[in-house]
Amino acid sequence: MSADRGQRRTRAGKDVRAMIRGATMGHRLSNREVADILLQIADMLEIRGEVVYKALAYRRAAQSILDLGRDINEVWAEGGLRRIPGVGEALEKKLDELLRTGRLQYYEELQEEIPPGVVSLLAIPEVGPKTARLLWERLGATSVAEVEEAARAGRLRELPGLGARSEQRILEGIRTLYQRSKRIPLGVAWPIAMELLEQLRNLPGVEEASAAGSLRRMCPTIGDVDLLAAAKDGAAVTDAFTRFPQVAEVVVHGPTKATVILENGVQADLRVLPRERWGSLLQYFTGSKGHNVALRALAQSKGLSLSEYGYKRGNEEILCGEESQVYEMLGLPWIPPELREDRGEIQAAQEGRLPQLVELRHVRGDLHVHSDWSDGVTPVEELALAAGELGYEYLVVSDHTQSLAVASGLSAARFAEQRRLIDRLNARRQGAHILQGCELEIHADGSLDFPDDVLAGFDVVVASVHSGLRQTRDQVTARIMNALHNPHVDVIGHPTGRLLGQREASEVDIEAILQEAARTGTAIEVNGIPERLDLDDVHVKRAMELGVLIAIDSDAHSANALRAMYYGVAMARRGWANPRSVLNTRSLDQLQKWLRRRG
DNA sequence: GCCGTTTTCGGCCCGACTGTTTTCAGTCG
Repeated sequence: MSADRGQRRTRAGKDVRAMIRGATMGHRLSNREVADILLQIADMLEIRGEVVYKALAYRRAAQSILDLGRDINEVWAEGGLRRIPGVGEALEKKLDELLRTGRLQYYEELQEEIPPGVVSLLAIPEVGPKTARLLWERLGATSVAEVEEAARAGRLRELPGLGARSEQRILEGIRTLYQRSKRIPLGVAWPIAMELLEQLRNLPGVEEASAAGSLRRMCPTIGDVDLLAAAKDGAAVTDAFTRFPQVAEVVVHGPTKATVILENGVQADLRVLPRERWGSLLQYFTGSKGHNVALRALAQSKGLSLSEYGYKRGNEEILCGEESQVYEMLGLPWIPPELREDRGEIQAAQEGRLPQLVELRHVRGDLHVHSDWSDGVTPVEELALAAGELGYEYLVVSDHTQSLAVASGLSAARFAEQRRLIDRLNARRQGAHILQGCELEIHADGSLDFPDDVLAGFDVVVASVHSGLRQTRDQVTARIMNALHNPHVDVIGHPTGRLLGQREASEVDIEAILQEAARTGTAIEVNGIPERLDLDDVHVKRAMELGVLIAIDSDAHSANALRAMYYGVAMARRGWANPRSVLNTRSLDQLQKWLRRRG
């Protein structure tokens, strides 16, 4: 569902030619840039009318590159391109050319044939490759603006296969394209979905209701909210759904499916089937697309056909009331939704080596929380009580250090004062045990905000970059390396500094940082703030491969925000993290032993 | 263009909804 869109089309608004020009000037292409070129090629092949499987192959390879967790330039240098899933002989040659020279002749030739402006038409909802080609060939349109103009002039309805309704839908599509709010963070979508689910469960005849799609897989961002329900009378449920008070507009409305736009601009999809098909419905619409394709190929090899309705062997139907039965039929254990990204989980399931995933209940404490001493809003005492209510054994109050003035960073003297308060509070034994930490500024020149003798006084030090995020890759990497080499630094906070939808990740050599963290034993943070989720899932997976310890933190600035731990855990799970790889699943005792060993 | 516990060639996942159609193509998920 929603997740499929993202990988289906080239990202809108990216001038890939500009990226290529940059490449010829010595710019090193990122995984994202390489993937965008492959996606662009896939679009052009489809518009050209090539067999769809060719475009599919390019998209699959693009997704693999995004999921790599490593810099593709390094993989290329090692001669490992062919080991990337979906990269065969032909794509290896093309990728080699692209990474070596910064250019790709095949791509440039395609662009001669199909102007990039035609590809940009695919961004319009309702316009696919066939329509894009039609608009281009018959109207000469090579931009969304030209299509809009033609539609307003009533010239689209004259085209074969299109009518007045299609013209109207395309105009509406252009409008939503212009105002389309970008993908929404998981932390925003989740509460919206929970509210809708509550309403669905209260409808008469609804036996089950669940989130699905990228939301159930806990993707960092969500395109639209996918919901499922089990009920005998599907039409009654979709009818009621389209009349929910939050609904601003009904886009699609049938007896088993409805799509609506909510008043907050978020799109929500609902699918309904009878209870006896719940398992297959849930499995199918949780996706991801890649996971399902692989699963169905497996089904086919066993003479079975799988859809949201269940299995078919010839004319015989096999229903799955529970999701685990869908996997059981294929001889697989149930696979947690967070793993269903076609990143090797099916093979792992076949070989009985699915990871035991970390769960929220494993978390014994939070290592990164701000109080009202710096830029938080909650007193230390209340934070400890709130942490206690969440079932935590300990809480690290880690306020900002002196040089981050915008966040009221504390001097060494102020921290000493705070230490006395913490000692007093701990003596009262109310709520979680409080440890004193700090979120230590890594300066733009790589130096740290406190000397070693001050750092030695903290129980836990989380070192983070907040300034100079736009420095070169080498500079940012060197700063974090320097922090890693300080024995007092226990955790590296939000390593890339990304803010979803607002700020790209810093240019930083994560591979080098992870390898060094594995060596020094420093933990790398998985920050749970919905806009951060940093490290991301792909790099958590790489961290697991390298044996790096992670710390899942809320980075809360209020008692309520401690709950962001939930999203951090989700990201860790998407990265295949097991409880033993997570520092804060340890008991207070074990944590303190670990801290003492580090000195 | 990829890929192999039915294959090195011939497959490649399956269905809902909509609109323009007289039986289906296109889009989306």
